[in-house]
Amino acid sequence: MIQSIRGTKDILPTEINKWHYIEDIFHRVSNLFGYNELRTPIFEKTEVFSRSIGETSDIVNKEMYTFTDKGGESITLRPEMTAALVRSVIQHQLAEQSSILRLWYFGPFFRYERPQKGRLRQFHQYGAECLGSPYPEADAEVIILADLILKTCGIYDYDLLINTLGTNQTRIRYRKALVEYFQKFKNDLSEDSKFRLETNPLRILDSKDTGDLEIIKNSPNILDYLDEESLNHFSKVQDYLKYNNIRFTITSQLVRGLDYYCHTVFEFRSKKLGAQDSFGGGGRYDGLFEQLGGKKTPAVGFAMGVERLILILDNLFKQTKDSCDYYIACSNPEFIKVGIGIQKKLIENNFSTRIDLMRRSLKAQLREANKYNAKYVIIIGDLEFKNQKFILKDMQNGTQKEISFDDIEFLVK
RNA sequence: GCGGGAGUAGCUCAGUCGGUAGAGCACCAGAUUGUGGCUCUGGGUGUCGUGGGUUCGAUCCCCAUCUCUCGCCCCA
Repeated sequence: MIQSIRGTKDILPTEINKWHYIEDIFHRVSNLFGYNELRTPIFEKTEVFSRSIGETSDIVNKEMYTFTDKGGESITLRPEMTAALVRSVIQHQLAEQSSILRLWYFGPFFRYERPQKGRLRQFHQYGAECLGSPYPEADAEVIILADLILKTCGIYDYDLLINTLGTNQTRIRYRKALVEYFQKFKNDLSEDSKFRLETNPLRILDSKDTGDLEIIKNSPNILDYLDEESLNHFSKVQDYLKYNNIRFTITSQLVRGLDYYCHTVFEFRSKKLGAQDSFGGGGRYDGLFEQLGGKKTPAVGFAMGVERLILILDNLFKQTKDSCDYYIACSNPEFIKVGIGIQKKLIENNFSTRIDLMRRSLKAQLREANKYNAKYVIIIGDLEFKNQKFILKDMQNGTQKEISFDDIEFLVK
């Protein structure tokens, strides 16, 4: 048997209603906030991601689906959206048309990882990006949007963690202090963290290694290194969130894996997910446009993992029952022609219908009508057919009456 | 990429100390000489994940592999 690729999933008819449900919310709520949808190709030149996400990140190092196409170009299936979105905005000069550009997106992404619950090789993200504003209002707006999306979906049981990475100067000073501190414990750090010490010391804070955690406990706190600008920005964001009754926890170890973040970073977590407890996150990335060859454009945004979202709200979905307005049953295959005609007429008038395609007994057809929760069954039987009539049976109360073929119009009124 | 668990019917699972399998639900047919739901009766629909090995014989034991799953890692 040929199987789907490891870490990829078919979305079957039985679960598609969940996707429709939440895609509709993405669409609606984003639009209410004035965000417009942007769709980009699922592959890009590799440099779009290697130049933005960070050479030291695992995503770029070992998780990208990268290949050389027949023209000799290095191509990568997008592992995230922000870089691709920024590329598109620069290319089409979208940011030139107005001071603020609000965009949202939804689509598949690809990372070569070891699959697990809530972690796939092809997965879907929804996200929104607010481009053009350096002010904390924009940070707050995207968080409020993300929060409202979740609540509209019916998700209330989650934690919002926020932190700030501050300005460039802040990060440089903090980084220096971190390196000094961790150097003292270098021999006790995990292998991964020793490596991070050389490449990206901030990310040591993300470690879950119990030994590392002990050391991290007493490490310098970024909140003590914030300059005035960083401090103001962060406290304003908090103000706005509090004013909107959005609960959050300041987590100074929250760093996030991508290199382009500055100032506000945040993450949504749920206890229902196990090891992959984060189902959304984002932050400010004022430097990314320049990194990708564009004009300096302050920006902030977030992304959510849709499969993880569905895992969280899975128990909110009841099994949706099949239903239809009319089921058309024929006692004899000869009458199917007439049945199909009636069906077409009904469908043209927006009635949902089903008709037997297995030439089964009348009893079996009625059984099926019941399975589909048909409101009415149109029965074309031998007796009636002779008189150019059919039976209209009400499945709720079991009553039925004869209707002449000429009076089909009666049904659609 | 590393470590642990699992894979038997459409679904959830039982089972064979090695002799090619069963339950419930679902599905199909009949009881009902044209008409559903409830009830009753009958029907197993399966390459026991895949490939190899041991054996007279493997779904069971051994090896490999694939997929899922839990954790590491990473992140959404």
